[in-house]
Amino acid sequence: MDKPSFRERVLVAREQAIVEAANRLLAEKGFDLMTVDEVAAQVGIAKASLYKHFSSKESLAAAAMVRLMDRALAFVAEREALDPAPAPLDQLKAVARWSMEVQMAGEMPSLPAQNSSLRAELTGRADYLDRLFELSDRIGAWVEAAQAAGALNPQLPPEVVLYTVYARACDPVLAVLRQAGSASSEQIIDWVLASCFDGLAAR
Amino acid sequence: MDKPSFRERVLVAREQAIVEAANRLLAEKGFDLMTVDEVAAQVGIAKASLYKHFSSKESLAAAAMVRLMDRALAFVAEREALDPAPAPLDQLKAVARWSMEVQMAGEMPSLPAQNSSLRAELTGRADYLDRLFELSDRIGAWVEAAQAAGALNPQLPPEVVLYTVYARACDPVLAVLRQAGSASSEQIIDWVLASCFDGLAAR
DNA sequence: GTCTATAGAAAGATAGAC
DNA sequence: GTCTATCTTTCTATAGAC
Repeated sequence: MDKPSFRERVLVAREQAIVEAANRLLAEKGFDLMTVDEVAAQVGIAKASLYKHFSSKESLAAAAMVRLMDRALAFVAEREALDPAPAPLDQLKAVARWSMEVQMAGEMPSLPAQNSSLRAELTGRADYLDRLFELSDRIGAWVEAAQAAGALNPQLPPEVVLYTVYARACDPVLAVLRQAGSASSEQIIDWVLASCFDGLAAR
Repeated sequence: MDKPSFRERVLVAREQAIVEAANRLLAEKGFDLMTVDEVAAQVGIAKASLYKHFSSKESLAAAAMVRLMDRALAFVAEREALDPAPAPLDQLKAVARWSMEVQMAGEMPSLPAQNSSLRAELTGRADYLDRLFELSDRIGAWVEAAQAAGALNPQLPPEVVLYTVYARACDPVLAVLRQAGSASSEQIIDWVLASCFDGLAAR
């Protein structure tokens, strides 16, 4: 590992700025409505310069997803390092809460599941898939542990629990409640978290 | 009310065919990726002819939403007419199940919440808003009744319950589980319904 | 690598004949 | 009202100078 030169560090910093701008715009407008012009404008460079760093709009979105996975993996690692270790069910609640906080902060990129060119890019990128699989492994371990401890609804298979936790990241209820305007972001997240883990029905 | 002429009935039937095609394509690809050309092609008419019926892509999507609201109101009316009347909580479960069935059947139009021209069209159309408010009133009445009966999680305000039920219509967990391929649509819906009302945590 | 300028393609919307 | 043909705009992507 050579020490990176000044030039290289500037380059990396610029790429980070591009990805962060893309991430914000993906959260705000979604993939289809985000334009590469806007991203370049936010970074303060020309569109042609952006295309020297990322070969397509899809690869730019994929880079934003890789960054999101890295943030998620870092959060999970933090939680795994806690001593004493929290109960697995609490770990699941924590990661669900974290993803909702990211969404509420306007930092959760929203990609249409239907867009095939985007799907092709994501499923063809090992850096993204590796992170996604590792994240699923780690959260999946919490699911199994919680199930073994009898803390999870025994009706539900592990994948259902995993995907339901993932889905909090794009839960539209957050935005609707915020637009209604009668509660704080924290209160809204508490409500959605309670409905997710405790259910709508009385206990 | 004059009896509609043959010509008029043909016209109405054609508009229905257009809206149904748009509805399917909205479900399949979403608003941004659906093209007016495709809709026209599916109906078997020229794009210019479609624009004689609907003044814009947005108004076409709005017509699909009005149709969806009518279907939902019809379902709710059916459930209200049952004798003996089901428990309010079961009514809520029934409408959540219905909306998931519509999604699984590929008939749930998916509109991006972020698109402002589309939002402007929807919030400017009394025919859509009237139906949405009426639907919310009726389902809201079930929520209140269920709450009064002590059947709902007392932590949650009524709007949270209402929006959480609505959100099942676009729950991405359904599509992910179906793509995983290991369960029937009916089984998947049962799981998601259980996680929604009973929660992920054990009782 | 960054810029300006532009090519190329897609899609919403319309003109005008019938 | 329906068609073919076209306009217009928007956006992705690239060419070519520096």
